Amino acid sequence: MDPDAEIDPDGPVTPYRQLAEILRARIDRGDWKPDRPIASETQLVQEYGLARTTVRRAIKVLVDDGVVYVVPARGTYVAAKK
Amino acid sequence: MDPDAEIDPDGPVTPYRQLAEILRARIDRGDWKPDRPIASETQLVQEYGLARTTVRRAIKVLVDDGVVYVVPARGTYVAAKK
DNA sequence: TCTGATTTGTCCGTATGTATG
DNA sequence: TCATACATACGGACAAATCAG
Repeated sequence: MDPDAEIDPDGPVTPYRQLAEILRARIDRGDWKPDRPIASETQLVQEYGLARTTVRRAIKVLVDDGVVYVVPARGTYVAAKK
Repeated sequence: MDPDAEIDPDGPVTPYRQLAEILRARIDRGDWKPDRPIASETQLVQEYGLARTTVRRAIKVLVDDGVVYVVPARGTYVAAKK
């Protein structure tokens, strides 16, 4: 997946799934390092033009995959490779 | 088939078949592009004055023909030509 | 202790297609 | 054919948690 791809709101793939793959690609590329925070939900909202609920859904996909972990009121962190 | 035809409820051809052909003609004409959504079921209900079930039947005809595909909670999309 | 800013958490309304009687 | 729930997706608004000063 292209880490620089943009969201297609009207495409058949739901926006939160598109974003999840973009974020995954950006982590793979090294935009954010292990145990360092990725962009905040608000920043992602502005950057991708999505609602926060949608951003949160995308993050949940990565949490479920063990790619990132969330610390309440702190941020979302890249999981350390194992 | 005329993409601007109207539904004849009393004709020999059942309404859902009429609608299926109208929609097919509209897609051929380019009203909706590949991997873009066509009108929602609700919109089609209002536009053609048909029951929801009838609209869904028409769509099923096109799905079976591979003309469109349905994404739950997203919409009905024009299939990309192959 | 208090205040403001930042971040994530929760809830509700709207729209879409799905399933059933 | 119609009516009524149901599941999923998106967006907005408000609440709770954390930290800096």
